[in-house]
Amino acid sequence: MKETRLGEFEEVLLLLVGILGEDAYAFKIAEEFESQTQRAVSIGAVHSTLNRLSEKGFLTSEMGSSSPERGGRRKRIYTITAIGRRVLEEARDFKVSLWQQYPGFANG
Amino acid sequence: MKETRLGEFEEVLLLLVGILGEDAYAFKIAEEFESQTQRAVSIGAVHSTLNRLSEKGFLTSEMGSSSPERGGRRKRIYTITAIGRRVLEEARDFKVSLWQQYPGFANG
DNA sequence: TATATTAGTTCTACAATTTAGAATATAATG
DNA sequence: CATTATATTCTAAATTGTAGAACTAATATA
Repeated sequence: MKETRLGEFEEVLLLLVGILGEDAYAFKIAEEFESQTQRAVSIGAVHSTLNRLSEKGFLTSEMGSSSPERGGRRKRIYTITAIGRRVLEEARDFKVSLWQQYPGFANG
Repeated sequence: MKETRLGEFEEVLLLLVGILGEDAYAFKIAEEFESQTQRAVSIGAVHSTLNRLSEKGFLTSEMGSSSPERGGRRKRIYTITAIGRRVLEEARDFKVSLWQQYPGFANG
C-alpha cells in the first residue's frame, strides 16, 4: 500500500465531505469551499482531488438515485471511510502537538 | 505577488523553525521532523522547501558565524517572518473552524 | 417527441509542491 | 595538506493542485 500522505487541499476537501454529509457531491463541495475560504476554486480541481482521495481509500462514493429540482445529471455522493477519518484525526493531532511546542503559543 | 498558499510539508517545516529557534537549520530540522513524525525525509526535500518558503517571504535566514564541534560547513539559520507567522496562524484557525463544523467533533 | 435548458461529472493538460540523492563546499584535526 | 565530519546547493523526478473544455443526463416546454 502507498504511503498515506495528505496534501493541504486534500485535507480540506476531506473535512468538507465530513461536514456536508448527505450533500457531499462535487458542486456543493466547491461552493462550500469558496464560501468558507473566500477563495475561488475550479470544479475540475475538486473532481480530480476527490478521485485521488478515493483511490487512496479515504473516500467512497455512489451515485445518488434521487431526482434533482430542474434537471441535470445525477450526483455522485462521497463518504469518508474509517481510514480517511483516522488520517484526518492524525493530521489534526500532529499539528496541535506542534503548536503546543511553539514558544508563545503553549496556552493560547 | 503570488498567492500565499501553504503546502502541507511547508506548514510543518515552518512550525518546526518556530519551535527550534536558534537551532533552526536544515539538518536539525530534518532530524526533528523525523523524530516527531516517525517518517523519513531527505535532506534535499528540506532544503528545497526552506528555499521556497524564503522566496515567499515566510522565512529569512543568515549564516551562523559560530564554530561547530568537529568540523563542517557553517549552518544557515532560519527565522520566521511576521508574514510567515500570520499565514501559519490563519491556516491553523481555518482548520479549527472546519473541525468545529464536523458533526461529532464540536466539543471534542 | 424534439429541443432547449440546467445540473452535474469526466477527461485532458499543465503548474506547483514534494521528494530523493548526487555534487560540492567548509572547517577541524592529525 | 590529506582526511573526515558537517552542511549546503544543485538536478531531476514523482505527486499534488489547478483550470477548463467536453460530455452526459434529466426536465420542461413547445
